[in-house]
Amino acid sequence: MSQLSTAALAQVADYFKVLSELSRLQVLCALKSGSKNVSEVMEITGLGQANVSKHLKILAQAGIVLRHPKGVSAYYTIADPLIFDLCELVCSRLETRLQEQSQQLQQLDMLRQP
Amino acid sequence: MSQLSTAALAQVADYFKVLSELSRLQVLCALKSGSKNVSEVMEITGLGQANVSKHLKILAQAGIVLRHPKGVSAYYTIADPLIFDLCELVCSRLETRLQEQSQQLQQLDMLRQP
DNA sequence: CTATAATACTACTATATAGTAATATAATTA
DNA sequence: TAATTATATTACTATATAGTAGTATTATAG
Repeated sequence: MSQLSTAALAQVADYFKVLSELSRLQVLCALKSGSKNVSEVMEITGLGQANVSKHLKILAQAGIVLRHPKGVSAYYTIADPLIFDLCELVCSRLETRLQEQSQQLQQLDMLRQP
Repeated sequence: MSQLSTAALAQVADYFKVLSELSRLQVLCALKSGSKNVSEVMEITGLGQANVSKHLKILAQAGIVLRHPKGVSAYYTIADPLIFDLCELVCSRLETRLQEQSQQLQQLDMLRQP
């Protein structure tokens, strides 16, 4: 990573920025089980129409989802399953950290009653 | 990922948010080769002192770096090498995407002179 | 062609935060 | 103790963007 140029690093940062919003992760979760149109994503996530459209556009521009119009509606599909690997990595890391913190609290507790 | 609760998903989003800033990735790059103090990170990255301190604090709170004071200065170390794996994954994905776009442009070019 | 339904876009507000200057804090040295 | 050095904190400005209401666009049905 240290050999990455500033420009490349900026692109990596931008990619993470796309994934750094709860609503967008919820949209991605909604798409995980398969292609969905905007209305379906709205139902699943509870987000507003304009908001879902905007987030899907951002995800499409980042190459994370693909848009394929069908009739009057627009279906979106996960184009980049990598994101789920990323999320799982982060998730397991967060779990590990919580366990460590929990153990530290236990050790502090032990010290109170020697 | 679809089975993740909203709360867990929010934590994942927060983790990505920490990594979604160019300056913070630069700070992490500076630390990749080993423990550094704030002044050293300032020199390597060219960022201001208050700014570096702030970013390091954010990284420490996220459990990505560790702080260990030594005398009058504070040294920081990568605590979570996972971030470099994440960055490499994203980076290779971005490269793949650029190649695809390049190929599409070439195909368009072919069509101009049949 | 008109009406309807689904999606996209525009303009706006509210909020979060990166960067910075000034200051505070803490450790070392004279 | 006073001066110095390194880091942290505070207060502020500027900028980016999430969410939303209203509107525009596009495709289908009648």
